[in-house]
Amino acid sequence: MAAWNACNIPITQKLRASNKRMEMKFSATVACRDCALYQTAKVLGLETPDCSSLNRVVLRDHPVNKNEVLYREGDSFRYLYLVHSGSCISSATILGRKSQVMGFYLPGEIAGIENIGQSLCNHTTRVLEKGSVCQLDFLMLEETLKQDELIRVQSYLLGASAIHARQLQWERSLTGLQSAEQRVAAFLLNLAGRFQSHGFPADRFRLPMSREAIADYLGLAMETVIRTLKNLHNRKLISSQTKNIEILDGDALSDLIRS
Amino acid sequence: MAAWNACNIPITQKLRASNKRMEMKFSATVACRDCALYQTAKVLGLETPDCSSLNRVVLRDHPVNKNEVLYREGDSFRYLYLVHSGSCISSATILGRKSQVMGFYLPGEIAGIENIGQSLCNHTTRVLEKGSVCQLDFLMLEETLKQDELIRVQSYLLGASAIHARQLQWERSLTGLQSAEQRVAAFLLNLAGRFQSHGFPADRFRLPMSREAIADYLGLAMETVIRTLKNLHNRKLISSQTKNIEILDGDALSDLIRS
DNA sequence: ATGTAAATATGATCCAGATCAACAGTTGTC
DNA sequence: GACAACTGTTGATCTGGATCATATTTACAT
Repeated sequence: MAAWNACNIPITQKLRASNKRMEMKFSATVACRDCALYQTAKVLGLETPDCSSLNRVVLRDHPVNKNEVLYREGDSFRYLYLVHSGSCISSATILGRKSQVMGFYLPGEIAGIENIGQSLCNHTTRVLEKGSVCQLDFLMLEETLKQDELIRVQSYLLGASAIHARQLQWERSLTGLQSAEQRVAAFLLNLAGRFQSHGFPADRFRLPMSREAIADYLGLAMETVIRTLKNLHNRKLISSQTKNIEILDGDALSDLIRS
Repeated sequence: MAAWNACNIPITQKLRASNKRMEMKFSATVACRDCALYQTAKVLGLETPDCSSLNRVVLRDHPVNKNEVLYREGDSFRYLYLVHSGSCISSATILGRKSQVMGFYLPGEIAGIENIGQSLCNHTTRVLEKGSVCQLDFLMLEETLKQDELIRVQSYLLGASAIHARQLQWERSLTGLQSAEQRVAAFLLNLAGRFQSHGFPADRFRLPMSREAIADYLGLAMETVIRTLKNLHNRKLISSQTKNIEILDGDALSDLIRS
């Protein structure tokens, strides 16, 4: 199963703190063993010695560039994308308005999962930071499968879409948070948890998305996001250097949300 | 299939308009042929001549009283409830905060569907207006089914949870609506659409939930909801008499959301 | 009917956050 | 390496909606 080996490409990045330069490495590549698509493949029973089933339905480690569109609203649904490195943003035009950011896919997460059970894509998903994805041909998968495998696959997908529903429900609960500070804090903690669940440090990560995208996602103005981050930084709850975030006092952040 | 017959219990209700009394009837009972659980039963292949499979897993037309709890957060997931008449409210304690209203179930909709794919209930659902529900034993259903029926059932549930996910996604997009007016307008139009899709008039319905619940649901203060409804009423976009809503200019409401 | 509790409504005040504007810093390109 | 274009940052102003206080209406039980 060589194609599933880890391919850790650390993202090196220079940032200026006060006057002196310092180098920080925020690894943002998921080891294949930890990735959700690997779990998917395992559950689907595709982890056979010869990988023949898998070869037919998976396009592995496909490089993607910034702003590349994985799928567009209205496309017929066919592929799932395991984000191997880099990250994606998904948006939709809901309620007849301008496109709104609906969510982000971090390394280790499956883009396209929100389309399961539907014939058309209802989101547009594009690459935020260049990286690589594994593409799984969902339609061909279903055709390839033997009858007795189908039950297992569908059971699994029920679970997978439940995971997505849980995140959706979390996002839905943002509506109930009235203050900008609470929303930003919840956002950071959610990201931290997702990074952690894919094997990355929870307290130190790079924001893949722009301030504008965060603002749209949280239903705030970009300036408010910036000021809130700065405020949390000044109060030493986080350290925020443009896209680099360090969570200094996670408990305090949690308390913010609760109050 | 006698138990699936319609049982229309019109909710008669007095309301005072200006100085004179007038009687209005807002029927809020779904005809069984139109109800989602009937569709469910049909798709699940339970519509056999003798109904034996169905009898084993469905408790029909069970009366429920106001404030009765159908299921509670943390309960193990077992039943789906088709709301036959009356309505339900579901809430959850997310992000460690006080309970927040997550949604409503109108006649014809399936309470508990958000638990599909999970072992525990993550919402608490209680009856808003007394009525009756059909209770489907989800666990027993799975045990009862023959192997070859299981595929069809799971395919169906994939679709059913996708419907729920679509509503969740709609709710999630409320976060992007900045003004109270837009949120209230979106809420009313969403309700109207759901009533219509279950065979009720879209432009005239009774709000099953309190102003407080609406406010919580939309992330607004109760006073704001009241004032916004009154404002829309004054501008003749709706007619709002406590719980009785009439949509006078749906297009204008849609425009509000878009702007 | 009638009393009581709950739900709904309205008024007054105040502040968080939107908006507008100007500027700095960063990234990518030729 | 210099320019252009995007992204992020800061300041000043103003308003929508939260909050608190209080009144009125409706729902329900007796």
